[in-house]
This record gives sequence, structure tokens and C-alpha cells, in this order.
Amino acid sequence: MVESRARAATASLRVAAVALPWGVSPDALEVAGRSARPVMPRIPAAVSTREPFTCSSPAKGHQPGRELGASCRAGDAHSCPRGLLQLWNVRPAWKLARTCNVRPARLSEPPVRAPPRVRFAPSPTGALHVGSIRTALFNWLLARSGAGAFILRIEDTDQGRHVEGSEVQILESLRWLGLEWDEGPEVGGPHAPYVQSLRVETYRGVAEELVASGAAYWCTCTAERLAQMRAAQRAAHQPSRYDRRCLGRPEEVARERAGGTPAVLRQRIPEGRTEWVDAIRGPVAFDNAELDDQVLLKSDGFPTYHLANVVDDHLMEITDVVRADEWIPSTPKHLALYAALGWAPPRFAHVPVVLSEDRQKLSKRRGARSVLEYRDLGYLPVALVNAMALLGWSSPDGEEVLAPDQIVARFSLDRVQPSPAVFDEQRLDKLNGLHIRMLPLTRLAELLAPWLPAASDEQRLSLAPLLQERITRLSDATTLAAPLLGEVAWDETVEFPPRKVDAATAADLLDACAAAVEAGGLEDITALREQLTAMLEQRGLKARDGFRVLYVAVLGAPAGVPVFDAMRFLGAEATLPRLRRARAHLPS
RNA sequence: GCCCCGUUCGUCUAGUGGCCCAGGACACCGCCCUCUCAAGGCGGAGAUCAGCGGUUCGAAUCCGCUACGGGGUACCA
Repeated sequence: MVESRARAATASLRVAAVALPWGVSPDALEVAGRSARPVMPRIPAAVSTREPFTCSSPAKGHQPGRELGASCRAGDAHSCPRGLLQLWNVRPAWKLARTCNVRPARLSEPPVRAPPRVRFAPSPTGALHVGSIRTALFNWLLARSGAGAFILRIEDTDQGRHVEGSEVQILESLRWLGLEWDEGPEVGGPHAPYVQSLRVETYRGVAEELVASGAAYWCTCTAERLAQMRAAQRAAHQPSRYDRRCLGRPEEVARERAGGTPAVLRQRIPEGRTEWVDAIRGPVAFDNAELDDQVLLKSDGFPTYHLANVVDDHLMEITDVVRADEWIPSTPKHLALYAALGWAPPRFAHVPVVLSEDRQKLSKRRGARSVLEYRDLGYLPVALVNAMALLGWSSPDGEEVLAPDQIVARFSLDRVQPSPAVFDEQRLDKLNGLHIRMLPLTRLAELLAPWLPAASDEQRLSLAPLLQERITRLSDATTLAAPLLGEVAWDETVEFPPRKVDAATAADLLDACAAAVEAGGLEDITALREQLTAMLEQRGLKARDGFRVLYVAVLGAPAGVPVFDAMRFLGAEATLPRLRRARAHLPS
């Protein structure tokens, strides 16, 4: 379908070229010489022809063959059935007939749009990982960016796969990330209940309607027969789909059902072709002959996803279905259901899946972390949101470190990539560190509480500025702050005195520092630092090298929080023994 | 088997026929800044835009084929 349209467009362009046989000026060809790379002006000056311009942008679904007038200028407005377009890249005169391009306005964003109502519909089969919750994030972003509503619905129509406790985890994950829902479990809403197992009567009612209109029929075929049929179809290189045996024997099926034979309700897929414009992928088309007569009602009376999701999306007035791309092959079946019921279908946007490092689809089994694990590892929800948003979506201005409200302000589905992406944890780390650095100190101090259980509120507050600049995850605070909140054992494996510092200088430095601290030097650590720097420089040593002595002495390692701040935090009483202990490890 | 979706530096991406012998970010390397570590600044290395054909004066961008990857093909969602 797509191809044939494009082919037709190409054909009409050829005709246009033939129909406008003006003399080609050789001068026009000499744009910039052939020696160098021909440099064409991006937006050339206005040009005119004896014949009208033709609007040609077939690939973008643009209506070709439209006259633009005998002269045009880049930037001119041009109205065509697709909306207001802008001319750009006007071509040299010798080629105008087919190359006067127009840039279509964004197709997916009509100027006036009702606020979107979107939904996230997980099934309670386990904890949410990055792959599944990113779909929730995109839904939430679409809702918030369009002043719409974000609806949460639990799809638990498969009783067998239900995992105890996963609903609670789902709600907790969403809340932790800040993806608050406007309607759904716990918050309620006008279309309650938002749990499918509580809506079974609704689905049965719709199913009856479908039977009455002939869009669905009962089927009593056994699993064995179905398996045989599929094997045969596969062997015959045929698409595998139900052969409609029961469609041709309704009385018999009715008798069997009355006699207690288990039966399922099948959707009768109409003839023809189904296509839709996916907000992320553009036109997608299926030949209905490829489609199976989908089971709508299982023999246990529960609906399948296909029925339940269409019914609920309609009843809940969902305008945009944003879901993972594994649903693409089912979409034509859903569309057929909407048509059979006389309902207007929503827009569809199929987002790509998230892959793990080995390029396989992310899954719990392969060690994908659940969202809550990231919390327990010391990640900030805003950083996770940032990292997930950048997985498949990019900001129009290229900004990458973004708070949720900034993402909302910039979000649109047409900037979502169609290809699957690998989740990069290193990038998450980077983003997490940067977001930690943007936190107000009081907030950081609060967030640090679980990671610094031994510290008082006051201590955490004074530690916060020292830690903020150098932690990647909140959990890093525990090790970084350890030397300040407890004793430090002397570690013989740490080089002491450090490189570039001889024992005598180290001893003098420690003595001088201890003397100064004893004399109240911690009152003004800048002065103390300058005093010691001067002393080291007198001996021809750089402060950076010499101070390593103090790092090892006070923090037990050559790196850590700024050592003078550390000493001040510890106070003279705690600092002096450390300086003296280090001194004792040096020959006197 | 049949159908669908996808394919730009290691990773995430920009890119919608000339601003691209492809730009940014993470990771990596070097330098600078600096009391260490971070953060930051500057620079480096890293992509024959999956391949091949076609259209075009000109293709990462349009078309076709192929390859590879993923998904669907359930009384799972």
C-alpha cells in the first residue's frame, strides 16, 4: 500500500518532468564547480519558471501534483490538503519541475487536540523493570505534556499467571518514580473499577453483542485439533490461523455447548486490509488474510487481553494507546473489534522494547533489575526517569540532563525512536551524580538518612556539602563518610608516606598540623591550609603531594572528602590522635 | 513456515535530498583547573550511516532487494 502510493507519486513526477520541457540552462549546472564538493545554498534566492511549481513530497504522504504558482521563494507558505507547508530548498531552474520540495508540518500533531487520555495497563505477573516501566513513563509524559489524564489499569485476566504481591509493587514503583496516576487503583475514578477481573460482566455483555452482530462465533475445537491444524498449515507454508470449522456448523456447536462441551468465543476477522498510522512508525499495514480468528472469551469465561483491552480503552475514553511494540501484530485485530462495535479507535503508538547489555530483550529472568532495586541501590527517581526518557526519546534542543518537568515540557511522541535500545547503566550513574549535585543540601541530608544511620540530623547536614560533589549514588555516602563517623583502622597496605614525600617532611607536616590544630587552627581551615601549603612549598613540595600525608592520616586513604573539612568535622579531639598515630608510623 | 517491526561511533542518540568525508552524550585516553577524589574546561581516539542495486547533478535521508536482529503466530499479557 505504502509502496504503491510512492510508486504512483514517482510516476506522476516523471510525467511532470516531461510535461515541462523548458530549456535547461547549462549555467545552472555550474553551481560551485565540480572540483570541490558542490556547495548549494541551503535556501537559495527566489527562482521562477515559466511553468507552475509542483509540490512533491510523496514519501511523507504529501499530495503530489499540486501547483504552487509560477514563482516561489523558500519560506513561502503553501497550503495543501495536508495542512500549511513551508517551501524550503528551492531548486535551480533547470530542475524545478520535480524538486521544489516542501517540508510538511508535523503530521502527528494536529493544531487542535483534545487533552489525551492514556493508560498504563500492566499485568500483575511480577515486579516492574526498566523495560516495562519506560512504557508507563512515555504514557505519563504524553498525558502531562498535553494536560491530559494518566490512567492505571490492572490487566489480570489470566488468573494462572497472577503473582502475589506484584500489584503492590507496581503501585509502589510508579509512586516512587513520581508517575502519579489520575485514575486507577486506590485513587478511583469515573470508570472504576480499574481492575479487569472485576469487570468480567462488562466484557461478557460486549461479547454477546458481537455474537448477535455476527462478528464473533463460538468454537468447540479441542486443543489437539488446533495443534494439528497449525502443524499442517506450517508444513504447507501457510500462515497459521483458525480454519473456521465451527463457523460453518453453528447448530452443532450450540448443541455441544448446551451439552457442556467447553467453548471459546472467536472473533470473526473480516476480509480486506487493515492499516493505521502509528505515531512512532508511520503507516503500518496488514492483510487480514494473515490474521487469526482471535479468541475473545476463554472457556473459563474470562476475556482475553484482546477483548478486555479494547472494551476498557473505549469505556475509559482512551485517546492514545501507547504500548510496547510486541503489540503491533495484534493491533489489526483490535482495530477490527473497534470497527465491529462501531467505536472510534484510539491513536496507536508502539514504543520499542528495551534490551539488556547482551542485546536481548530485558527480562526478569535475565537479571533485569526491578525499579525498586534501583531505589535500594541509591539512585534518585528523577535520575532514573531522566535515563529512561533518553532511552528512545531525545530532547529537541539536545539537552540531556533534565528534571521530570523539563522532560514533560519537551516531550512529544514524534521524537521517539522506533528501534530497540540497550539500557546503559553507566549513563544512569552519570545522570544520578549530576542530579545529586542539583539537590538542595537540606534535601540531600534527608535522602542520606538511610545511608548514614549512625549520623545525627545535624551531622548529616554538615556532611552533605562534602559528599554532594563526589558521590554517584546515595549509597556511596556510606563508605565516603565512614572515616568521619567512626574509627579508622590503620591500613598497612596504604603507601605511607605517600609517593613524592620523604619521611622527614611527612613527620614535620604532621607535627606542624597537630600543633596548629591544638592551638585552635580548625577555627579557620583556610588559614591552616595556607600555612601548611607555605611550609611544604618551602621544601620544594607541591601541596597536592604533601597533603596526601594528611589524607592517609585522617581518612585512612589518599583520597576522600576534602581533608581540612574532614578535620573540622571531626574536631580537634578526634583529629589529633589520628595525626599522632600517623606520626608514630614514621621514623622520628 | 507465515506475517510484522527494526538496523547511524562500544552504548544512547542528532539527522526528514545539498548545512554531514556525519554532530552531541556516556564510557575510554590525554591535558588544564584543583588540598585528594569528584565535578568542570579543553583536546584525542572511536561510524566505509548493515550490504548491494536504483532514483538524482547530489542520498545517512527516497525506492527495491538481501543480510542480520527483534517480535508475533496461545483458551499469556
